[in-house]
Amino acid sequence: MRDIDIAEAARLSGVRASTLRFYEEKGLIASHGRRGLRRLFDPAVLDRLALIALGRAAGFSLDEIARMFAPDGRPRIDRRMLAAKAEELERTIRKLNAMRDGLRHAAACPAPSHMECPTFRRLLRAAASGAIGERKARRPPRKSFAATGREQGRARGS
Amino acid sequence: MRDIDIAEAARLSGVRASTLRFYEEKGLIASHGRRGLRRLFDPAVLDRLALIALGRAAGFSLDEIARMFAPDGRPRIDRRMLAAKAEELERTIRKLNAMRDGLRHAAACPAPSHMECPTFRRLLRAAASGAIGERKARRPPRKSFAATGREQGRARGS
DNA sequence: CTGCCAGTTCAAGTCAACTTGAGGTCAAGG
DNA sequence: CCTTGACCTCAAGTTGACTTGAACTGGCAG
Repeated sequence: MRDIDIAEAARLSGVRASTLRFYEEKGLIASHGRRGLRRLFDPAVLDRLALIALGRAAGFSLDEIARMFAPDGRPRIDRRMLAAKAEELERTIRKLNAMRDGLRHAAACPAPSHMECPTFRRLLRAAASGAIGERKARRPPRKSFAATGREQGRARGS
Repeated sequence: MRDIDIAEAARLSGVRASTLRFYEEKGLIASHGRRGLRRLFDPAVLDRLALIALGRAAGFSLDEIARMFAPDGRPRIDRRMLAAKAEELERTIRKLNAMRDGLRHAAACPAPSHMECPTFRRLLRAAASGAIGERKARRPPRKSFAATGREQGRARGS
C-alpha cells in the first residue's frame, strides 16, 4: 500500500481527521494527492505527526513546530532550541515541585484554617510575588479514542 | 487607611485593574463600596488575590477557585482536592522530566539527523502514543510589571 | 465653574488549537 | 442507476482568561 487516506492516517496516528486537515492548512503536513475528493498521504506523515505530537508535548506552539521543518519538508531541528526548551522545562519543573510540596503540606496541615498555616501562607506569598509563575492546565480532549490505549500504534494490523 | 481603590489594589497586587473588574464580575472578589464611581476594596482582597494567584499557579481554573470560597467569602478549601491536585502535579512533573531529558539528549546527540538517534525516536514513539501527555506553555503576559521585581509598579501611566 | 483624567459600563476582540455545521461531491455497493 | 456514506470546503463557533474600545461620569485642582 503506497498511500494512506485520511481516515487511515487518523486511525493510525490517533489524530482526528479534522485536525489533519487543519494541520495541512497550516502547512504542518502535506497530502500527496487525491482519490476522488479524498486526500492521500504518504505513510511518512505518521512520523511527522509523531514529531508534531512530541513538539506539542514539549510545549512548542504549532507555529514553532512549523519552523522546525526545512522548506524541503525534512526536519531541521535547532539543537540550541531544544536545549533552551529543556531549560525552560527545568524551570517549570522546579516551580511545580515547589507547588506540589506546598499543596501536599496544605492538604495534611493540622491548622484549623489554611490561612493560619505558615507553610500555606508562605506559598501564598510566593504565588502573589509571581515566583511560582504561570501555568495553564490543558483541558482533556473530549474524545481521546485512540489516545489512552497502550497499543494504538498498530491497532488492527493485517 | 480603611479601603483601597482599584488602582491601589492593582498596584499592590500586581493584578491589572481590568482583571480586578473581571474577577469581581466572576464573583472571585467583591468590592466594598464606591467613592463616586470608583470601587473600594477591603485590603483583605489582597489575600484573596494571592489565593487566586496560588490556585492559578497550581493549575486550577477560575471556576474551580471560585468554588473554593464558602458563600460567606471565607476560603473553604477541600484538603482532598489539594491532595488530588498535588498528585496531578506529580504526574505532570514526571512527564516533564522525561521530556526534558529527551530534549537534552536530542540537543547533544551526535547523530547526523535526529531521525537516526535512538533516544529521539524513543521519545517520538512516546509522544505518538500519548504517553507523554498534553501540556500547553502559557504565553507570557505582555506586561508583567509587578511580577518580577519589587519596584516598577509604574503601569503605562500618562 | 471648568476641565481633566482616572475611573466606569458593556460589548466585542484576542489567542491557540481545534471542532462543528451547512451544503456539496464522488466512488462504490446493491 | 441510484442511494449511501465518507469525505470535501469554507465559515463560524468553542474555551478560558483576559484585554481593548467606545462612550460616559464624577471628584477634585485650578
